[in-house]
Amino acid sequence: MVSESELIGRLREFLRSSDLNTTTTTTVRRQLESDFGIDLSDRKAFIREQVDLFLQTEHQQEEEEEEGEDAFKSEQSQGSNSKVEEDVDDEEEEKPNHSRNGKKKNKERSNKLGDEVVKKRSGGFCKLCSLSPQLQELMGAPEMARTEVVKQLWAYIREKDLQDPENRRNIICDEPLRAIFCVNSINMFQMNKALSKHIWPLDSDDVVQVKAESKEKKKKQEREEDSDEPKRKEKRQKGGKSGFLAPLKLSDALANFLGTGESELTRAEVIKKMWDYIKGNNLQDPSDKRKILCDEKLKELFDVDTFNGFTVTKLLAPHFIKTS
DNA sequence: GTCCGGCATAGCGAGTCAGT
DNA sequence: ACTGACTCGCTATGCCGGAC
Repeated sequence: MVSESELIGRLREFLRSSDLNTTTTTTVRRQLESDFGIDLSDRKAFIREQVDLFLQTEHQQEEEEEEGEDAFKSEQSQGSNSKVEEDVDDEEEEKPNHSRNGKKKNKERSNKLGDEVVKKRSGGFCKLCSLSPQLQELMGAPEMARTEVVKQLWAYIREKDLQDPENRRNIICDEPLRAIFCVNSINMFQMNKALSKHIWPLDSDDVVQVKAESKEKKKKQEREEDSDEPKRKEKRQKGGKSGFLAPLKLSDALANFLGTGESELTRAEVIKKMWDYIKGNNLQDPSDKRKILCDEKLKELFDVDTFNGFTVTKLLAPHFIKTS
């Protein structure tokens, strides 16, 4: 049995030697599992907590170091605008604020686990992608992140003044844009959709091959689905469901809470109704949308004042009675 | 009445969460 | 493997409510 202190020690060692731009809690857990040869899937919360703690202490250390440096710099640059102030300004005015809220919103959101902050910068939208020849011509680069493409595209639109004066959400396409979107004008909201045809994954040297492979894979999947379909149909007809699709008897308290008169619902349906209720009553903490602030009805049902949105299934568990 | 800030809107893909 | 909701970045605009 591995002790917690051993786990913490190895975890910290691993984090210090890792690229935090790509490391996630799952990466950490897998590494520890491999190091100690044990299954840590039941220790996810613990690992997450320790990663948090590690990042917190690292951050504090950095701040202390910076404070030391700042004091040194301000001593050196007396009488003029110090570098320290410039740095702060730079951070606050990262760019002209065309969008009034987006940046702030994202800044607030990013104050979460360090692993989440960093991992998303390298994956998802920020993943480097290959561009179509038409898009390459406009962007002047063969590869770019989707977000960067959007940014540059808007810079181009503003530079050429291509927004429809009557409805500035519409973009009037010039020749290069027409070559990409194949229309004379396009709604800004449709632009991303149209763009996706010109942004390809970079996983392989040969994008065409990737596309062909994924097509083949999809076909295979469809074939498999087709062959399974009769079995699934039969299963559905028999009413055989499992997991989230299993119809569950609701506790009286939950049935009363939902107030629909139904005594049996699937887990997914209950969760959906629960979120509808939370949103309908504005019960999400504005500063952390995952945190739910219970009103009287919710307090009565769950017997807590607040809970994390992710734990809703856990809180609901005692209110489900399995039917045979 | 005007100004300002906050939020929603659309779309994309990958990943996370807890529990079954 | 699956559930539903959510986050991440990026953009401009419309609407709403609060402050002055």
